[in-house]
Amino acid sequence: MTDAEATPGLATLTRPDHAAARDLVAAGIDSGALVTVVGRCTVEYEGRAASTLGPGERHVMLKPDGAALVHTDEGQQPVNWQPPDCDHEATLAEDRLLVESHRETPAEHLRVHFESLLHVGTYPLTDERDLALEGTEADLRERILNEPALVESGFVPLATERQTPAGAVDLFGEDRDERTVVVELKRRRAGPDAVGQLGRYVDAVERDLHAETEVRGILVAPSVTDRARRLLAERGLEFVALSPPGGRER
Amino acid sequence: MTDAEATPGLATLTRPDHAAARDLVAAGIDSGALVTVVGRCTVEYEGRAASTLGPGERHVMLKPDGAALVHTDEGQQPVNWQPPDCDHEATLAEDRLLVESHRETPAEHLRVHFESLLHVGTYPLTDERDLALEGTEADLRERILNEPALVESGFVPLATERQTPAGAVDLFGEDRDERTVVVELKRRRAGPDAVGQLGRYVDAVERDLHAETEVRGILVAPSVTDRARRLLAERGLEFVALSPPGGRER
DNA sequence: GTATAGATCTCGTAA
DNA sequence: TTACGAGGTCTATAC
Repeated sequence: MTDAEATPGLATLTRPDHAAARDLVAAGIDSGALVTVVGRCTVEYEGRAASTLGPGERHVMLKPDGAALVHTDEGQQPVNWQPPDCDHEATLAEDRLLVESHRETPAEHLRVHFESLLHVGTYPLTDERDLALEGTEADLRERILNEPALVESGFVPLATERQTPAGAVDLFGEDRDERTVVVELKRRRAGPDAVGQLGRYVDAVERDLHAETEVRGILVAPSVTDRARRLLAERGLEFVALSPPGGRER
Repeated sequence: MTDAEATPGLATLTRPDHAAARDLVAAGIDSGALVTVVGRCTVEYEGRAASTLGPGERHVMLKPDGAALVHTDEGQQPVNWQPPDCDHEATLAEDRLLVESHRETPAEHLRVHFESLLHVGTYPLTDERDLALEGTEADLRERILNEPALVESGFVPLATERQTPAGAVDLFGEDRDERTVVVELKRRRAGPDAVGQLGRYVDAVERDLHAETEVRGILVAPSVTDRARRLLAERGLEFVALSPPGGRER
């Protein structure tokens, strides 16, 4: 262990033997540290799907909340993983480090067999986790509530997340002629799925109110794809171009 | 550097000073290594959206393909990140390590300001990345192509990924009475979106063939939600329960 | 490059 | 627990 006194729980081993690695990984898991293992390994997964991964050098991260990540040198996404709330375990199998992570409901199991080890580390991390994010769909909704005319002159918002038999409507209101308006919000360019959502909500509200007057449906997004625009036209739905504040997306 | 001769490019520093950390991170980026920095930091992001993250201890990974990940002690997903093909940079700002990652199209910038450092590592990784995965939607499709009666007796598949004005149909064929059948596949329990997809494809095929006879639409999935089942009924669409091979999902 | 949909999606929230 | 939809989704594939 390096500098253990300066930061209790912080420990690293470079090119350790498998037994020493097993001991450190197990200690790190027990102590609630974030544990990393870098080395040549194979990976097996079985659960919602099943996979095998042949030998290669990878970076394995075990989080104290039970998440596990296997990263190769490429890609933003891990090549294999386990979600939070799994149980991690480090053992020796045929004198080699074996890292496993398991959960029930659904039953899922991840096994990482190490052939050789470049590095093992245990890092006791504390974090307040107070990410402040802007440019979301919620920000777009606030923008409209502050200035409803951005949708159209005379638009009056009456409710957000209004429940219908088809789900919650992002924004529900009336136009200047008191016609019911259902608004679906997207923080980025909208495709066919967004039109499908809006259509379901409009149908559900029409049925719910068994309205005499037509219910209008408006998709609010920075832009729409051609196919989405065609689908909107087919269903008599409308589009208003509007971006959330904060981002650079247009 | 530890054991540099045994594995060229492998280097680690525990509780380094910021200048030494900057040099090692920069060298790791230049050499095409996977670089990790663990320490107390703040994070700023601006691009498709914008975010700030106050001080906390995190694990930062810089991949040689240009991806960057900032992980806290919780969650499967990184709290901040950059996708592959970004340019990484390590500098000193007011004598503290500053790690940045940037790309154009869309313009996105990530800044990690370190207050203190627990560990820095550079790991030269090679990987063939030959993940063999089963239990996917493609496997479900193969299962049906091998035994079309799993959909229904007399079903004849004619094409996969058949193009329509509404997009590609997962599976296209005929029933025993030579009626056109459009099949939408889902590897797991299907919800309202899946019904919307199937409906769009059925509409598009009906229009495309301006068929005299009705076009049937069948959703094939392990199960459906109640709301999806209702939507299927409303649109005269059908459901067949079938799971992909390989997984444990039911 | 854009568009479309899959994913062991993950994640939060509401019923 | 399940369902539903957002996400800086990411990723692969077709256009």
